[in-house]
Amino acid sequence: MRLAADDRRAALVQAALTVIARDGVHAATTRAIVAEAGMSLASFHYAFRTRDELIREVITFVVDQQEFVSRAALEPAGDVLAMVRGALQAYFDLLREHPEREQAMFELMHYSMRSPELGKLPPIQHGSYLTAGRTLIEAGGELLGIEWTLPIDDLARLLVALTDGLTYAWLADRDDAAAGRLMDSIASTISTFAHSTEKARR
Amino acid sequence: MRLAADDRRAALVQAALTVIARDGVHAATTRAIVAEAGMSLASFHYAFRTRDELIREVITFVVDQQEFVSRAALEPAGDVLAMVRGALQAYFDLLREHPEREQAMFELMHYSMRSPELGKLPPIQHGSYLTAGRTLIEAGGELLGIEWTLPIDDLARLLVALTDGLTYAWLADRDDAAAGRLMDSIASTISTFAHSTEKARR
DNA sequence: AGCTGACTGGGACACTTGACCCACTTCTAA
DNA sequence: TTAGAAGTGGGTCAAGTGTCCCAGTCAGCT
Repeated sequence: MRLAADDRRAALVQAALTVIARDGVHAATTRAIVAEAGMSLASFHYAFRTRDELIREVITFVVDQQEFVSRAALEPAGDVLAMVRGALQAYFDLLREHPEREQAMFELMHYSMRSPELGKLPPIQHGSYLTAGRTLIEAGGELLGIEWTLPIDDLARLLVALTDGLTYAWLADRDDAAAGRLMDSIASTISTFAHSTEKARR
Repeated sequence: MRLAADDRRAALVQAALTVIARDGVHAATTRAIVAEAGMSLASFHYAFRTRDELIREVITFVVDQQEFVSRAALEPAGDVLAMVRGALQAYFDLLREHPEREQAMFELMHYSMRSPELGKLPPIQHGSYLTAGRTLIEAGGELLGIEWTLPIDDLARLLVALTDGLTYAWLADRDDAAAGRLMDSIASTISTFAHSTEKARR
C-alpha cells in the first residue's frame, strides 16, 4: 500500500508543525517529532531520508496552506474603513487564539533563510502573502464599488507589511489595546487610498 | 585586575553577535563563540556561568544598543513626504548593507520568546523601538513646524509596524524595487497624518 | 624572590541528535 | 496458506554540545 507512505509523511509533517508551534524550530528534533506522532525513529527514516527533507516538506506545506487562509471572512460593510477594520479584527482574533502558529511561521521563515537549500522558499512564501493580499483588496474593492488610487500590487504590499508589523508588535508586547489602536490606524491608512467611483451602494 | 573580566565578557558578547549574524542563533554554540573570540572554552566558563547567561547579555546589549540607533540621520527636507522618505531610505540603506544584523535581531527576539527566563525582554525591545519612533516623529514634526492628527504614540506604533514590515518583506524577497515602492507608500501614509499649522518655513 | 590569585589550555564526561541497521511483525495478494 | 513486501522496535554509532575540572602560567604585590 503505497499510499500509507504518504499518510505517514503527512502525519509527520503535522506532528512537526505541532512541535514547532509548541517548542520552537530548534526543539523539533527527529525524536521529538516521532514522539509527537507516536512512531519510532525507524518509521521516520522510512518515510523521510533526512530531517531536512521533512522540514522542507513542512515549509512547502505551510506555504501552500497560506493560499487557503484569508480567502475567508471579508464581511461586506458600509464603507472601506469598516470593512478593512473588520478583516483585520478577524485576522487578529485568529492570531490571538493561536499565537504559536504565527510564531512558527516566522521561525520557519528564518530557518529557511539560513539554509542554502531552502533559501529559495522565503520569497515564495512572501509572494503567496502578497497574492492573498491582492485578491483580498480586489474583492473588497468590487464589493464596495471602489477604485484604488494606488496600483493593487503596491497596495497589497503595504497591507502585507502592515499585517506583518501588527503581528510582530503583538507577539512582542501582547498589548491588545495597542493592537486595536494600530488596527484603527491601518484601516484609516488603507481607506486613504480608496476612491469611490460608482454610486454609493443603497 | 577585575576589569578584565568585564572586558572578556564584552568580547564574548561581541563574538557571539558576530557568529549569530553570520550563522544564526542555533549555530552560536559555546565553541563557535570562543573560536570567534580567540579564547578557550575555559575562558568562556570563567566569564559566564552558562551559555544562557551569555545569550541573555547579548540580548540586553542589543536592546540597549537600539537606543542609540536611528538617533542619527533626519535630514531636514522641504516637506513631510520628502523627510519621511529620506529617513526610510537611510534606514533601508543600512539594512541592505547589513541584512544579517537585522536578521539576527529577529532571531534573537524569537529566541527570547521561547525562553521562559528571557520572556520579558521582547516587550522591552519592542518598547525601545517605539520610543525611538516617537522621538523621531516628534523631532520631524518640530523640524517642519507640523502637528500630527494622530497621537504621537499611535503614529510611532504605525511607523514601527511599517518599518518592521518593510524589513521583513525585503529580507524575504530581496526585491529592491518593490521595497522602494513600499517606502513611497509608507511615506505618503505617514504624511497623511501631518497637518501644517505654522507658517511654511522661510 | 616568593606567593597569591586571576586566568588559560587541554582534556574529559554526560548527554543529545541525526542517521542507520537488522531482526521481527503484519498485511496483502496470488 | 504462504511468499514477499510494507512497516516497526530497539539498539548502535559518530559527531557535536554544554559543562566541568585540574594542572599549569603569568602578573602584581609583599
